[in-house]
Amino acid sequence: MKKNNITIHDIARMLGISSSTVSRALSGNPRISLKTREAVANLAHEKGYHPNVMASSLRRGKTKTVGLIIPRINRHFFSNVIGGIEEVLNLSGYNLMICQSDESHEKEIENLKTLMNLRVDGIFISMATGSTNSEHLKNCLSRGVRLMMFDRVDEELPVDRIVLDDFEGAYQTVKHLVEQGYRKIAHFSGPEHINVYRNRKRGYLEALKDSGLEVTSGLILQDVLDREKGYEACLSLLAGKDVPDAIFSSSDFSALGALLAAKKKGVSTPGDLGIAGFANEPFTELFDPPITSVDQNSIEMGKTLAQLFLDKESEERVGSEPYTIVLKPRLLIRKSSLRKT
Amino acid sequence: MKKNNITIHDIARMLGISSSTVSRALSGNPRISLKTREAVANLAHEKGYHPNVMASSLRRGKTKTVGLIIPRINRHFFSNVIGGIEEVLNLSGYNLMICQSDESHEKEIENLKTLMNLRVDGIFISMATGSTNSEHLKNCLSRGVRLMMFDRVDEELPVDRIVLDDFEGAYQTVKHLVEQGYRKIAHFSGPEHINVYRNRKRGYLEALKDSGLEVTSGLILQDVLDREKGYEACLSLLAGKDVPDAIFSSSDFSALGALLAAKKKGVSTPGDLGIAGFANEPFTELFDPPITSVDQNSIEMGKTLAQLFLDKESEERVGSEPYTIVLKPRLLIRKSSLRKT
DNA sequence: TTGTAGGCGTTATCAG
DNA sequence: CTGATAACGCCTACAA
Repeated sequence: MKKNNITIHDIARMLGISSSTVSRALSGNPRISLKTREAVANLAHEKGYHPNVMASSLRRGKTKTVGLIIPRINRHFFSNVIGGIEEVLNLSGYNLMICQSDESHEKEIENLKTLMNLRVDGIFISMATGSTNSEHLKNCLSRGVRLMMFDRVDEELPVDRIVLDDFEGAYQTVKHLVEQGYRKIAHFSGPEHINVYRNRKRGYLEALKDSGLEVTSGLILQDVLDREKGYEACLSLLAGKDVPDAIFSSSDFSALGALLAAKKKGVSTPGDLGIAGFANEPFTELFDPPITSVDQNSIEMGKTLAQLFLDKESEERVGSEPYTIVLKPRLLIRKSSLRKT
Repeated sequence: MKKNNITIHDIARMLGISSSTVSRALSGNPRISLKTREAVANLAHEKGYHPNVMASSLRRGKTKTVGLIIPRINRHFFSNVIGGIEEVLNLSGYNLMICQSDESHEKEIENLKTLMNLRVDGIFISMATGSTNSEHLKNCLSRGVRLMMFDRVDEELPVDRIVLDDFEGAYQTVKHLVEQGYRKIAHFSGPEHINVYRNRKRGYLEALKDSGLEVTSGLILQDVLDREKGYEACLSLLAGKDVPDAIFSSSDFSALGALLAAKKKGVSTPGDLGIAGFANEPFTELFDPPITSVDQNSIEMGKTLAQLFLDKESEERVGSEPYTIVLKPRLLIRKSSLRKT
């Protein structure tokens, strides 16, 4: 940005009025005569006036910007959340500053610092897998930052939370597998310290229990979240002594890996091995067979997050109780888990 | 963000020195005694001092922020570009403000306005399909904004540009199809006003010509960029009078649609219908058969963009000639186009 | 090596 | 209805 940026003082000078009048006119203050307001608006438009957001933020102590920290933007879930947030936020003139933690604790701390320096009005975060503690978040809170968490949250922190009912999503999925006649259902899980994986596993266990099925520890595999791991895990399951007849994965990526591994081994899906994933990544419905998955209501999550932020922001309800909003998942049954017809 | 933000004045008062000394100490100015510098650094750390970026930007006329306007963040290509940009930019302490135009001209204008108000130091943009003219960009330029374009660029504007050699990518792909024995090659294209689609089509035409093949206008379909359109287009081609034996698509999504349509119709790929796409979306290598595609060197593009920006920024080479950097594509030959063995 | 003073562009307060 | 003035937090001549 070069120099010649026009300011309210320039406009004031040209119009022979004071800069405070210009400022008021620009903000639509009704105490300024219509004539003046129009004159200012016209000249501002003509000269291409762009208000200096920094000056205004500095003066008002509000940036009208919200920071977002997520592991990765190229996950279907997160890019949808972003869409939802922006849809609501932009209507109120807020901007969104997106930061990727890349699943790293250090980057997450870095992002947090950046956003604090920027003096954003609020920070939305979904934690990195690398973050096994929340010291950095507590730090923020003690500074009075308006922090809100979603999806991967710390369930202890006194902050607003928007989460999916992961337990329910998992429970329904496993129940569905059981209904389809699967009896030895394996589970791919993620790090124990992350609520979503913990809850999905709980749902899995509960569904097995309610179905009168035994839990086989060898069928529960930790940290199987990407395609490669899913592929390997499936191969080893198929070669092991406890061969499952279905897999419920906490991740669509590892579910896909499993599907590919099964195909490779000539194990048919859904006939010999039922498969279900989680997150409703776009590719799940395109494969042959299409993969059963759980939709996370991502756009809605983004909207809810932003709306709650705006509500609290306008109400000045500073010390109000933190909310926890739980959204419902939606099981999408596709061919990969349909054995009966 | 509540209030109690500590400032350099607070630190100055506590230490019994002046705020300018604190400012200098914080910026590592060697003219401040080591003792003072350490004292300041310690207290700042202890009290959790966070510099107010807006105040400093306002004062210096630099925000250390770059704006990015892209059609969609959830495209493999764009999220990789973002990764590349951030990798380079963050090292130099710059932030990236990401805006999605959603392929809409109006949103693009809106984004531009936002970024100008924010006084970002530079704007990187890849144009929306909805933008059929560049008036808004000229506007920016006349204001002295450092604008840089990539991928979908306006080839007339006097700005730095990083592009892929789309012509070459298309040419190689079609040549490859010809080598595989395909003779009636159809093409899915995008809007004519977008350079990348224009150039890909040129590459397609040139390759046909150089191979002594005729151009059949009925085999060139416009605006076939998403899965649905690709599906429909393929069906109509297969049902038409000029049935192609291969399709070169400007988009992986429509290539996928074509593959699914062919499968549906019992037309085998690559046997009866060779298929190649463009962009190397992750799903292309996962399908059965894996889809031949062209890698766009996206991370490199992001890095190059950011590096060029930084270079020019540091050299203060304000009026220097605009660069156009052309990156090489990489043809990834997969089963969908391999007929010979 | 450190302090003083002024200003970046806005807005809020207080006067008129 | 409008103007003067101060302040937001920081940086940087210029002085000492």
